[in-house]
Amino acid sequence: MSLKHAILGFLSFSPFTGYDLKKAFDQSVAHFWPANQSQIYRTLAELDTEGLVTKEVIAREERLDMKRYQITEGGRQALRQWLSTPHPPADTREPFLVQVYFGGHLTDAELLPVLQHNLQAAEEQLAGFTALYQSQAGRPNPLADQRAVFLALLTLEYGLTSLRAYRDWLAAAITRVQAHDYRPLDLTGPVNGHR
Amino acid sequence: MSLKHAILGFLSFSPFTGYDLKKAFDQSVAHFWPANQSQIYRTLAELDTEGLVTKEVIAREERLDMKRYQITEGGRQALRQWLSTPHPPADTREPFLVQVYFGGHLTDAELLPVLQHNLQAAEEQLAGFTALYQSQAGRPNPLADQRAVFLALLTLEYGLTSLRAYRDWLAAAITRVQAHDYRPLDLTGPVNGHR
DNA sequence: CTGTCCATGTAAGGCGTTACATGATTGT
DNA sequence: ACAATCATGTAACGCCTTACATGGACAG
Repeated sequence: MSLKHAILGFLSFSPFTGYDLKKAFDQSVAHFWPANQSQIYRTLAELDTEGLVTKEVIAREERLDMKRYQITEGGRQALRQWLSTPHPPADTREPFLVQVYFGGHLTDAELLPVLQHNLQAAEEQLAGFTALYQSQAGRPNPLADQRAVFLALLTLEYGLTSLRAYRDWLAAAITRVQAHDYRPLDLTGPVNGHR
Repeated sequence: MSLKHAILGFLSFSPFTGYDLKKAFDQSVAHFWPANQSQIYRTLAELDTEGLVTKEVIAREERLDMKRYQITEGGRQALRQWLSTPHPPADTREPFLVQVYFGGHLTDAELLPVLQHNLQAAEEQLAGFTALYQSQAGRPNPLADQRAVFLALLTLEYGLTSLRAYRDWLAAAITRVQAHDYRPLDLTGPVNGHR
């Protein structure tokens, strides 16, 4: 279960409240592991009963107690263990591709808006990722562990390259649909960068 | 709910039993919308109560009845309606990227095997996709609807291009980790195909 | 005669989502 | 004065997964 280990990952940097963890997720790993609030609170409680984290209860009169979680030595071990073991990929579900697959039922006038809608969404997301990447890459911090920073940034790089591939594929698809060019690609050509 | 519409999509081609639908999924849309057996049977029952499909019961003495499902006119309408409306992307969850993000906790000797494991898996999947694409593209059927065939094949093309991007990113990442080269990419360079 | 294929389902559990609820503090 | 932020949680539901169960037909 990756959510547990992602939480342990954040707690390995510093103690967090559930609320702050939610923000940390949204600002860093949400594009490959979104987590919602109620899920985080439940999972923290589980990690606590498993002894992988401890909680420090901060009483606040008239309001719910605030709880700051810390990782335990067992938690660190579980994290390292999980990090160094290969895990099967979670399978992806893309409603948009289902639409394309059965797109034969639609006319061009019905299909193209759907394709264009997705293209625009991809362009926007790509612009956001690019800006984010550049702002992150533009402030090298000599105090930080360069390698750890690099690895974290690598996941954003993945988002960028896969989004670009998606956008390019989709833009080409739109052109082909518009031109009624239904020929398959020639994979033996120069597109195939392998070997 | 895409599963319902994917099932309707298959039933729009011909009647199916639950069993045959499972095979159809595995052979075509599984890489972007996997479906398992019990899910399919349950969803067929729901579609039936909603009046989007009808079932023809084929009694087989001593065994459970066989049921062959057909799409209704209402089902066709629901399908077309769903196909022509944009849908928000289902969010992705990639345990591997969580591992990379928190990879700072691992040594090169621990991290590299994980990266290489995933690279090899990607290479294998890519080889499978490439072979599949070529076999599909290599048998043009003049009887079929060229456009519909093209659109279905387009989803496989997406799988290919995104897998290639993934593989290339991962291969480069491995090289950089091995070289201790932790510099970020320069996105203003020639890699950025946009504009 | 053992295993795989055909073909149906049920049961239980896990993970994730949405909506609701509380109540002080800070910003416009 | 009103909204957003801080900070916690609960309840209910939905979708998907895993495991189990049945039983004939057919292939090696």
